[in-house]
Amino acid sequence: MYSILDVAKLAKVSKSTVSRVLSGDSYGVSDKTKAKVEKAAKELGYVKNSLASSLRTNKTKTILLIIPDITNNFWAEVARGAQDFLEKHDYSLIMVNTDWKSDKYNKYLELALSKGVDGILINSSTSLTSKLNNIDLPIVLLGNAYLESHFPRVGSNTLEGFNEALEFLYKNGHTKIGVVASHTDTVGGKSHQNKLSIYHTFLENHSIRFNKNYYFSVGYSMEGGKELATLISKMENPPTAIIAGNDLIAVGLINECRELNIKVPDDLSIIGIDDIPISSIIHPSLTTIAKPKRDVGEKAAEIIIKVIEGQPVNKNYKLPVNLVIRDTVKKINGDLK
Amino acid sequence: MYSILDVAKLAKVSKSTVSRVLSGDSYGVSDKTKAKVEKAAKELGYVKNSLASSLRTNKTKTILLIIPDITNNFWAEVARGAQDFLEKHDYSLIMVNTDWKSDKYNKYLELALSKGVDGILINSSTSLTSKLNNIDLPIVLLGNAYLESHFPRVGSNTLEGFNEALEFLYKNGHTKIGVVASHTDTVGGKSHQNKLSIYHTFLENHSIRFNKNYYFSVGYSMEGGKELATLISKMENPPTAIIAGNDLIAVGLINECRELNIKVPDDLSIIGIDDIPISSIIHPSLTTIAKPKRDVGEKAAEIIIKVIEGQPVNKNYKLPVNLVIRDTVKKINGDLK
DNA sequence: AAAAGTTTTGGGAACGTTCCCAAAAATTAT
DNA sequence: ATAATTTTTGGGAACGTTCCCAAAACTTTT
Repeated sequence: MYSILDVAKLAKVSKSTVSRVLSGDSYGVSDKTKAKVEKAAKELGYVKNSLASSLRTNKTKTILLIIPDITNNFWAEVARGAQDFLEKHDYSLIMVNTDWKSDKYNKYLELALSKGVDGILINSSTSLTSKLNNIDLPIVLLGNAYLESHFPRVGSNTLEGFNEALEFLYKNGHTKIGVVASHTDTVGGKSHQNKLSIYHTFLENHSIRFNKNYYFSVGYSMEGGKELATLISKMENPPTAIIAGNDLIAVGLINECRELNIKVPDDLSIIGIDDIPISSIIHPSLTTIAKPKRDVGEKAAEIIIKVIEGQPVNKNYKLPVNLVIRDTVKKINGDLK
Repeated sequence: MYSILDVAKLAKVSKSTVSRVLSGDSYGVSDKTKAKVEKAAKELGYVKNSLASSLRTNKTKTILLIIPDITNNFWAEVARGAQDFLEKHDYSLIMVNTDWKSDKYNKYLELALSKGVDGILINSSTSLTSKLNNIDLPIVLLGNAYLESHFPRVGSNTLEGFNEALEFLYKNGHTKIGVVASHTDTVGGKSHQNKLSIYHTFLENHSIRFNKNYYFSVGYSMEGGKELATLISKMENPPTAIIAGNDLIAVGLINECRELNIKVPDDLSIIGIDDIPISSIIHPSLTTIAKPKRDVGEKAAEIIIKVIEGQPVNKNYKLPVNLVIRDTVKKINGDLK
């Protein structure tokens, strides 16, 4: 591996000049010597030692991505989006997984300090904010969260999508619409309430009477979907449509409906939230509120670079979701009350 | 951020002593001073500057992971396995995606040099070996490959699984067994042949006559599976079981069978290869040869650390696959003709 | 109690950059 | 032609470690 001094010797200039040319703007270097240096560098196949550079400049052009689990497609998409953007701006990405275990955060935060990363992209978790405050580094939070913090955050506008889904069902004749908002929804604080308040506003707008049985609380998993199917199968006045808490619930619901002989979408229309890969493949394929996962990653990367460069950024970015219409919603002749 | 000198001053020792204590073995440091140093470091909240350390030692404790796409669950699992292992040994992982584009490799290989990573984990691609030879860094290849190279490789023993699947079908009464080995299979060289030779050996062992119509060649995608279903539906003497080239084909096949009114597994038993997340969720859930994706990542990480440390390693690691029995294979009374 | 040996400690150099400042060279003004 | 100005170049210091070597502080031996 050649150093800047080798290049300097070959080009017959000083290391300072080589540095000026090779580290970017080459301000104050004549075109002639610039060409000489570039030729010499190329001839030797010089590649810069980022470590030395970083040590001097205090910039590593590296971002630490802290996510729960890269194996979860949601986070993989976010990571991919972030990496694509960062790469374009010559940043690298170090990835770690927490499995939601809070003790891991300390470790990774120290890693960030030790490696001297220029910024941290991290999923927003309730237990975290206090720790983050002690870190003197640019930080951008990933995903929606319901707690306040002074860090910029990039998430998606799920509530808008939720409303869109309600309206879509209404347009298709549904008035008996069930919604899922589980206990886990309340953990963060406000999401649950907001979802319900949107639901109530929707009902009022369309003069539909609230039926408390149409509000379901199940776990955010396929198991929860299965439970949901059982619940619905036992109702004497079941909803004709349901907006699941996420796609996992929806998929579990679809599968269990087959067992319970509930026809989807003939007996029950279903809308999910997320748009995970399975949703387009399962039969019938799932109509769902697609979260802009990759965009979230990209935007977060964009924001953190801005923060690093000292540019002003907003505190909250809510990226638009997108209702993907597939096969789990049926147009019916709604018996309008 | 405090440096080693701040710690030294507080502990009233020299920086050398601090370095000795804080960089590991603290050989030749008395217990008393060691305690002093550790106390001082803790008091200041000292965290080591890895950049400076790496510059001096020429070790970064960082591995570069080059994969096609983290969004593909297979690679996400591999990445996760690698990261988990590396983390335990205090290595970090930088991740990049190539999308199979060969021009990206040059870029990433230079990145590796510039950042001074200690090793590279990279998916084995045909076009790549020549480039890799120019790199003076520990390299471990990920996944099966059909070309020779002097780098250690970690893959899975798919052929053994293929054979196991054949025997499993036979045990369940199947003798009319279709297999998929597409054109893409031949690209690398030998896999295709081996798959077929195993198939032939199997047939001979059980005195089953070879039917060339039971050998299918379709694309390795859901589209390919759809095509396969159409092909089979038109046969006058169709197979009773089929081993798809991978799970994607199998899933496409399952879905299209529904359309074509072929009952799975009653009319057609199906076995996939890979065990992707969808396979356990689709209905009927797919019996498949599960690849040890995470193990591959872990093993590769283990191997590269060994290489870095100068320990001897084998050239080829083939991790065992595992036949996951789910719902797409039916026991029949085979007409043992 | 001095010599020899061993353990523990400290100071300087080095890793490869970038940055600062001054010197040299080239250009323009007088 | 010389002075003043601007452009271009070079040398040294610094970033925070680790490593080498020598000095200092202890132990043991005679």
